[in-house]
Amino acid sequence: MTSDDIVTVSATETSLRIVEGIHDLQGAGISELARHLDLPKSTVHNHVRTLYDAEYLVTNDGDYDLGLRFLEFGDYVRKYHQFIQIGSSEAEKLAEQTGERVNLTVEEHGRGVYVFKANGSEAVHMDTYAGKRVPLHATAFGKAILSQCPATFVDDIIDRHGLPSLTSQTITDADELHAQLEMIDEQGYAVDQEERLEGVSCVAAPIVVEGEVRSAISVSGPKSRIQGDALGTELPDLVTNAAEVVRINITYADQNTFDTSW
Amino acid sequence: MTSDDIVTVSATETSLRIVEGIHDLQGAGISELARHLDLPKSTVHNHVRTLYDAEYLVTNDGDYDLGLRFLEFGDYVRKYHQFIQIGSSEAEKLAEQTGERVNLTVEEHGRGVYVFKANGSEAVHMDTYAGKRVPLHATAFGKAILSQCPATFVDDIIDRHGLPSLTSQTITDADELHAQLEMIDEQGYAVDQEERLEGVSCVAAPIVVEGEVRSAISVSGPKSRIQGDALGTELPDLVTNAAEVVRINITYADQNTFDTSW
DNA sequence: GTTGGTGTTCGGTTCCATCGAACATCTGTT
DNA sequence: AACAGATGTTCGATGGAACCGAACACCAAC
Repeated sequence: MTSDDIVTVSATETSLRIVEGIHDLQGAGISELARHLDLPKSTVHNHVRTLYDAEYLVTNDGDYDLGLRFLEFGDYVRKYHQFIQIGSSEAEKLAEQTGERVNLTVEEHGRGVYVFKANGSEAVHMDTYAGKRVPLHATAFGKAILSQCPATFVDDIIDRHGLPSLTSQTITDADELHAQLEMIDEQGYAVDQEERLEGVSCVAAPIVVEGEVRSAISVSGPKSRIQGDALGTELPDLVTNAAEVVRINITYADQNTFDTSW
Repeated sequence: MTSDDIVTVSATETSLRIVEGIHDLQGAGISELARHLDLPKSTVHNHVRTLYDAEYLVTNDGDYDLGLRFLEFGDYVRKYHQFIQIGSSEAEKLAEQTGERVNLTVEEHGRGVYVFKANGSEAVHMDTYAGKRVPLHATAFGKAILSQCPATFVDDIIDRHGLPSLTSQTITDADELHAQLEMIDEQGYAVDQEERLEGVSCVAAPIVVEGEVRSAISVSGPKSRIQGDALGTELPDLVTNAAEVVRINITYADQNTFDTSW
């Protein structure tokens, strides 16, 4: 923590903390931010001024908030992941078929990130939004992704992030995780029964394409609906089929690199 | 330029330049970035390392690129502008009716920013994308927005950004601009005939709602189709009607503040 | 082996980010 | 009106760290 950040620019780190603070507080003033981040007002003021002058922030009657530059970069990143473009329509079909919430997800920095959601008619309200990061080992989609990774890769992630327990069902043992991953790899899909959130279960299938970011598609719903017969054949089939369709579409998509123009 | 940035954090400015550089180059390595930005390699390296450690960047076989954090913030900003949510369906209707390209746009930092696009069946390829910033005085939507602003506000913008000429048709005289804005305010819509791009003309109407960001909706197409009879009644009517619908929907939308959960 | 390209590490110097305190501004309260 | 308690802003001194060049390590290609 302290030994290896010798080469980092601490002023930048503070600026990033401020941006995140504004995001967390959904807009804030200087003093409010300073309190929230435990920084001197004047320091916050300097950073905010800098970010504002660079047009990364806007003011809304006194409060600062994130500006459209982030919209620009966000859309850029979305285009970067052609997986999102291609997978979204399939995700919506799957949401319609199952009636549940469907998510597209990817791995980044050893964590699971939600990037797209589609809600079926019965979909429950969830705490997931585009950009939300969660531990890979505690979700069906995370395990689905990990099942397609070399064991060393998995171990690296465990070293970096550990296996934090989120519910009583979370896998916290490395060996058990590896064993499950092997099973998941064989059967082609992963299940999460209240391993990240009490009362919520998921089924997910990996979408692995050469040269693409590791990703997955998952169905989430109340534990009462994701169990028994549904888990026997129905849901796994639907999810793995959807993943397969996306995988093929990505593989045979136009190979031209994404472009930013419309 | 040099006199008043005493209070800015220059390290942050370089970090932002690097982020923009990566965006411009659509991913880049350290040396490439250093050349592009005319900075020492080691400086770039430190900043990139910082941004990478903070998980704002990812690596793609050697090249650095923007990460999903920007997707998260981008979606946050999109939600912040409920105008986009509400206006998009109307924009798509308008695109269908006209067959042309329709844009939703807002003012930020004295410039016009595209935030949403919808393409009709005949829509021409354009250089506009979400986040693209252009001078307000050289576009129909910009003039539509300015027509609803106090004259002092317009003058402030002229002071800050000038009236740069983009084509031979661009308005470069402040008095002429003010005169046009008055006319636009009266008739309720603005026209741009090749003032920003050769061969492209636009019609736009402002969407002004108390307490909301200044915004507009516009139709763009080849000059050959945006002229004559179309400009007489058809297009202006369609555009102003669409703007009116959006305005009403925003005004009477649920007044609850936007929330980040789904 | 050599060349030219990467990314990385390493210190010295100097600049500037930091921080507390003082100042300014505004709101609402009594 | 004067005040109290917020806010945002400015200021200046100090020490830390951002910057930069140079040296290093690495890799690929000819």
